[in-house]
Amino acid sequence: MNEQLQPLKKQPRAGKAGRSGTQDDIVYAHIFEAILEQRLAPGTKLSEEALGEIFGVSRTIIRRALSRLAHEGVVLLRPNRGAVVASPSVEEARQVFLARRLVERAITELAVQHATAEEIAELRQMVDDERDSFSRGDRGAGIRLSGEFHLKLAEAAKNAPLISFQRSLVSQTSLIIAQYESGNRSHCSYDEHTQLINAIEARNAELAVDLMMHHMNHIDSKLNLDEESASDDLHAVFSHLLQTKKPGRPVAKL
Amino acid sequence: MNEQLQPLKKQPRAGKAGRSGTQDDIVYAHIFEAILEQRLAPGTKLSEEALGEIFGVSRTIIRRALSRLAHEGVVLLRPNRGAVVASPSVEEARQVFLARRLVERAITELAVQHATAEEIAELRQMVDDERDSFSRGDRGAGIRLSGEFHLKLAEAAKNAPLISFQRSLVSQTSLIIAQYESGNRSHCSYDEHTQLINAIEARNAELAVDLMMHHMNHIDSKLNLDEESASDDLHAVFSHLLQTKKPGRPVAKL
DNA sequence: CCACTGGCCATTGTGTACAATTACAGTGTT
DNA sequence: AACACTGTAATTGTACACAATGGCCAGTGG
Repeated sequence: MNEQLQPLKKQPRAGKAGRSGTQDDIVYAHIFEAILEQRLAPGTKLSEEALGEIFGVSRTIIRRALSRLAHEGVVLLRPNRGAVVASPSVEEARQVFLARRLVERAITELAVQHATAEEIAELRQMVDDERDSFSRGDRGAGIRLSGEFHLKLAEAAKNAPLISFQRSLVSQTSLIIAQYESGNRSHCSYDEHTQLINAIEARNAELAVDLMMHHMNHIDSKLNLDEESASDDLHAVFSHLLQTKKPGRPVAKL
Repeated sequence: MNEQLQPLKKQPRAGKAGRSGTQDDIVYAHIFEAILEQRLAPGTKLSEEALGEIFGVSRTIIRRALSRLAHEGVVLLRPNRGAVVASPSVEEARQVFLARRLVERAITELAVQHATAEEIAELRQMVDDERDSFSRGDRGAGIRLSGEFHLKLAEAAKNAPLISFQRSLVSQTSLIIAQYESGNRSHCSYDEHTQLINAIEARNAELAVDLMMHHMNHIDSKLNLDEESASDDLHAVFSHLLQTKKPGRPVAKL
């Protein structure tokens, strides 16, 4: 709370100064990462002033970042009552997964048509990074990189609205995974990602879609979205109570 | 240019001041409407200060509204250079329509499963309103109401992410229609909407999807997205010149 | 002892001042 | 005459101050 993670506030426009909005992006990315890596638990209150102090920027910037995060569904903005990390209900999680199946199918078909050799190479690189993260035991980074893989795939599909939607869906999916996954298995086997890339490279649309759908099934079969997950659900429901008392260190290691 | 279109600068905080965000919504809705009804042509610069004066609010509110509009793709936010009404290229329009086909198909299937009797009644009401608008010759309102019909359908599908995506797609579609439609025909025949409602009410998924796909084909068959629409395209490309210069010599640098 | 009401405090919502960046125009040079 | 440069003006980006809302707690009455 008293420690700023990095000065970051100085050189008001140095570095890659050309683009304003850099500060926004930094704050956004840091909060986003912290949420996906579960350093910020669902339900945690995100005070504008506290965040502003941590990042060394004014509330204006924080507010914009929170607004973006709210748009993507990982943060809930309650009027006059501040922002909290979203804690998706089981029903919301189901809706997200339904939408994702839909979008991933379309993205896969389009990626088979339009993916360039460079993009395929990048995708392979991302799978490598993902594997590294999991082998290092860095589950949070693994979840994030896995999401970035799916986002990259969307970019290969060359459809701007779908990319934007996929970004939102992947964000929420990552949050759901972080919240609901039964911890003992890695959630997104890079092996399936590799097979998918191979099918895309071979321009085999049918196989690629099959693999993707299988992959989707695989992902949510690992989640406790069924009845017996009531305990997890309760935890999510009451997590705001846990936070209002003693916030632990919600932003300690940001 | 120096006229205020309407005072609207109600008493600050009186009235229904209870809900914050009301001002945002008013400003957002007004700009949105103006864009869709082509009172604000694509490429028009949206100065924060000017808008603030017109609506009687500070730049803070305007900025938020513009941010929302940008997120939905009807406004383009250029860093340090202000906001302009988006002028989608033919390629962007194609991408939007591709995404919409995808989403509308899914929405239709889900709506057949989940639409309630009340929602169906509301949909019929909306078609009536739409017909009224067109018969009154109010093309702008008609476009907007037609979009709202499709949005309502998405709500009947009971999937929050899809609703959000559909909102963005419908907004962009409306802008595209306003920009590219060959003016002589109404763009979204309410007749097709009525048939669609009937199929949904009868819980006939196959027919409903067929009708919807037909409807989509119908819509973009009316658009000049082909080669010969180059003139419209040029107009869009250079419309910012028309705005910044005097009307006398709009094509000075050509 | 419990429930309700009133005021206090913390946090968000809004307006505004200032800083920084960009665009434009005028001037000077080649 | 055309191009480049510099100074100025306008607009956006950021920070901050103040107002208002909502939650919390104490005090009071039943």
